[in-house]
Amino acid sequence: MAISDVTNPCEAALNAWLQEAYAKAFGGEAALRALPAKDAAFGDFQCNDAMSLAKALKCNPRQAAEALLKALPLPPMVRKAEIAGPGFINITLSPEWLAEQCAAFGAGSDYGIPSPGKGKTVVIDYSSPNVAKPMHIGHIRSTVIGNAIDRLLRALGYTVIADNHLGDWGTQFGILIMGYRHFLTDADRAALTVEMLEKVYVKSYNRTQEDETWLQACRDELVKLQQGDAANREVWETFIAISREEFDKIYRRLDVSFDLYRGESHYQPILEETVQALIDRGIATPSEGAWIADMKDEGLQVAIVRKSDGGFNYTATDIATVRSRVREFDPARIIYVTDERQQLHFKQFFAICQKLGCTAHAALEHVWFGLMRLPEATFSTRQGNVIKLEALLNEAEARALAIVEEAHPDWPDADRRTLAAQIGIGAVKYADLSHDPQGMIVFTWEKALALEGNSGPYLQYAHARIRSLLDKYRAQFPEAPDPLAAPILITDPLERQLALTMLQFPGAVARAGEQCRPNVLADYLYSLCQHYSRFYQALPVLKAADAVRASRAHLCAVVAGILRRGLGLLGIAAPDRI
RNA sequence: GCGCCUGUAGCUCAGUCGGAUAGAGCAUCGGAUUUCUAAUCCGGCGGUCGCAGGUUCGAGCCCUGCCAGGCGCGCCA
Repeated sequence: MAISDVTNPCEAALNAWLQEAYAKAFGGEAALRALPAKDAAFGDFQCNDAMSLAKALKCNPRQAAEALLKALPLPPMVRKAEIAGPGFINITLSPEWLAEQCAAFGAGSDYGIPSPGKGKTVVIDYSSPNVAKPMHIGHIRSTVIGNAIDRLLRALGYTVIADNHLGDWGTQFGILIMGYRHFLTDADRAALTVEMLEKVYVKSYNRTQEDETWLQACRDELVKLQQGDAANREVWETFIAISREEFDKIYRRLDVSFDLYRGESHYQPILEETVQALIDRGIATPSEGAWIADMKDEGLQVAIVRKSDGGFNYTATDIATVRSRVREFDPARIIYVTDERQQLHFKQFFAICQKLGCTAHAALEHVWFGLMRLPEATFSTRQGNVIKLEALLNEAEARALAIVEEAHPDWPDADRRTLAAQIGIGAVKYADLSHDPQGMIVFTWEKALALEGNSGPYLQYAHARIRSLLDKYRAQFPEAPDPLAAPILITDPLERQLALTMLQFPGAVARAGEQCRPNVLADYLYSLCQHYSRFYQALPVLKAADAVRASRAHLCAVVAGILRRGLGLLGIAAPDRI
């Protein structure tokens, strides 16, 4: 049974009732389940199980449904239960009971988010940019999706270790060191930037293609670095420091933080013994001068674990990383968030880890996402159509700022900039998080920076409107109790829909986290806002009669709380004023 | 050639375990503000769920084949 079943108090109660009815009517147990009604016209919840049940019981589906309903008297929480169509059971709740559930929900802890991860550690490996290269639009998905999963799993009770597995080791550093030494002035080196490093790398790389001596010199510098040559080591550390500074600027703007920044270099000391372990177990065998793992039995192609020149590749590094993480953290799960192109690699090295038995009880999971592309082409350095991440964020903030300045000419500039950043970044993140990760994203500025419709700012706006409304409520009715303490009255269908939607929050969080699909939560929050906006448009709060006013303020307060919490789980700010 | 993924409205996308009349946003057309923030709300238009079979009481969802596109397939990560 899925977690979402037990997170919605209404569903939990209805399931229990249906299952008791089943036991009474037919004996034994069955996993009967009430689901939110597909159409409000049917009621609040529906149960579709009579149809499949009928087959096992060898009877007519409608009769099965009738037998279920007749087995027990209608519980007080249910106002109406009727059979429709081939055997759907449509359930309408008693408004009083629903109101009680909502009141308890708002007053309860953390909006009912369950803790399936309690006592479990999960290592999540995301973002992982390469040193000496600026982050570009291709990095946004791993960073934003990975961070949302990070936040979701923490909310679900996991002890999360977010590790940024930087690309800080490999053949490119020989090329880079040569470029750094020969193409930069002292002044350049004093004011070094990642952008300069990238240019120097390209220049040096191009020269390796036509100059054999240069190529050999690059190799020599790499060997020296790997052997711990002090001078090269120092330069390499400079590259990392400069890069980290650049990355951290972006991460600050994105409100992303990591527990660890262990690059590939961190695992260098244990590569030798890792590959030796593979050889000792007979998992790795020599072939054409290299060491390979043959995985025909797993239906996979061979993977190289040590190159014929003696060097180690990323398969070896990744295996060593798993061993290291298992020893140090003993995680229940290790999650990698990377693009789809690496699926084969992960299958291979997961299989090797299994064979090696180095995973202990850790489940290795590859959460892959589709590449981002332009409507007319894929992004590629060669075509020169790559958008730098910094430029994207700047553009997002600039567009938001234009609107904020127009809306609030009287605000201090600093406040407007802060708000514009929250909105612009929120728009960019939401554009990504509202899609199923496992699909390609077609990038358009229009979509990424959308401020209307199904967008981050739509959610932020709904939240800000509620906060403003609640402030007015407190100002106008200073003697009124805390909105969360007021009894809820559910009379209008819009209130009912809103209440029913609120209760689905913990299920959405659980499903989004456990399935590593933040879009499940994004979709939920959007739907909640749609229901709220309809409610807000049609039903007055401040001008309603006392009891109704207090009740509606209560609903507003819970929605605002859910929005703030939900947006927080996606890493999106929830400003109080827009 | 083999493997993974994708194909749903003009465009971008949702679609819990297989359930009732397939939903949003954008675009477009038309409405709503003496009333709590119009970054909002309501309505119209718009569909052979790539194609063809199959399983099922019931298929966008499961199975088979085909078509189209993306990505990957031994020393880059």
